[in-house]
Amino acid sequence: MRISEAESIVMQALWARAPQSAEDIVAAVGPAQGWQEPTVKTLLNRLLNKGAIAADRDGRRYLYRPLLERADYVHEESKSLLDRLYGGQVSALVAHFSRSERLSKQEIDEIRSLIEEIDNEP
Amino acid sequence: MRISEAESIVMQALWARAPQSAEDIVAAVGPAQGWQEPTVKTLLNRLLNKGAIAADRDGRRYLYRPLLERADYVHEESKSLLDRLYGGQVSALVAHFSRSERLSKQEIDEIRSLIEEIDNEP
DNA sequence: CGCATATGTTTACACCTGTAATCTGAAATG
DNA sequence: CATTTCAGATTACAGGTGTAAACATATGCG
Repeated sequence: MRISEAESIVMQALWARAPQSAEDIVAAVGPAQGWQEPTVKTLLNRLLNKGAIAADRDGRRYLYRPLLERADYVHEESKSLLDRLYGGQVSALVAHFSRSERLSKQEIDEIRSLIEEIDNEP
Repeated sequence: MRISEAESIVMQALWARAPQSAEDIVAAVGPAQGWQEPTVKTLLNRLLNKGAIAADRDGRRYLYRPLLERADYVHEESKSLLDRLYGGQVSALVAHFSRSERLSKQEIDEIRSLIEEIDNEP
């Protein structure tokens, strides 16, 4: 099941910390997004229906926690973009950014050590 | 102006070859997507309204060509994903893929030479 | 125990998107 | 010149999305 842009903002909040009450989540994302409380409630409900999160009763309210894992979501999104725009090649994306945006020294070093690291694996 | 998924398929066809008539484009993307001719026509019109493509009269028909550049589109999409999911760090994306999917020897080599290359720039 | 209040649920609604049929107008053809 | 034909424009329509109000319900307080 696909997660929309707005829904993913709520997921981010839950991935950052869980479980959280609706109130917590409203406080976490509402101001930054300019969302009213009912908006966040709707998103929580849609995520519940999609099975992306779960709700556990806690007294008068619910505590929400993610069921969909962040790594899985990130992977799906990234893979889809990579396939659509870069022929599935990570290197093509790196090539794009190495040209269009100057990568910082740190970024370069990090990528280099990542490459060395995996290159030394069996 | 945002370009939808379906619209971007049409753009891909135009980026691959331009200008093309509506008929050409239908032939290029229709079968693969399972789209009827009117569907592609609608997408062309929406892209025209969005200013993403232009149409030049050619006898009884039009020849379409992209106005939005592929590199710009690719950059927007990639940047948005990188910002949303990787804190804007290309290295974080590389890290993700180096773990979740085994990168091919070729990919690794390519990334390495890209890194060496830009590291030798001023 | 009745009422106010806080939570969650249902309903709303406009806009976008995917998908396509129908309409219109101009060009080709007889 | 009347008619057919074909390309493009207009209209359609269901489902998803962003955004939110209204409603229902349980719970704590007086």
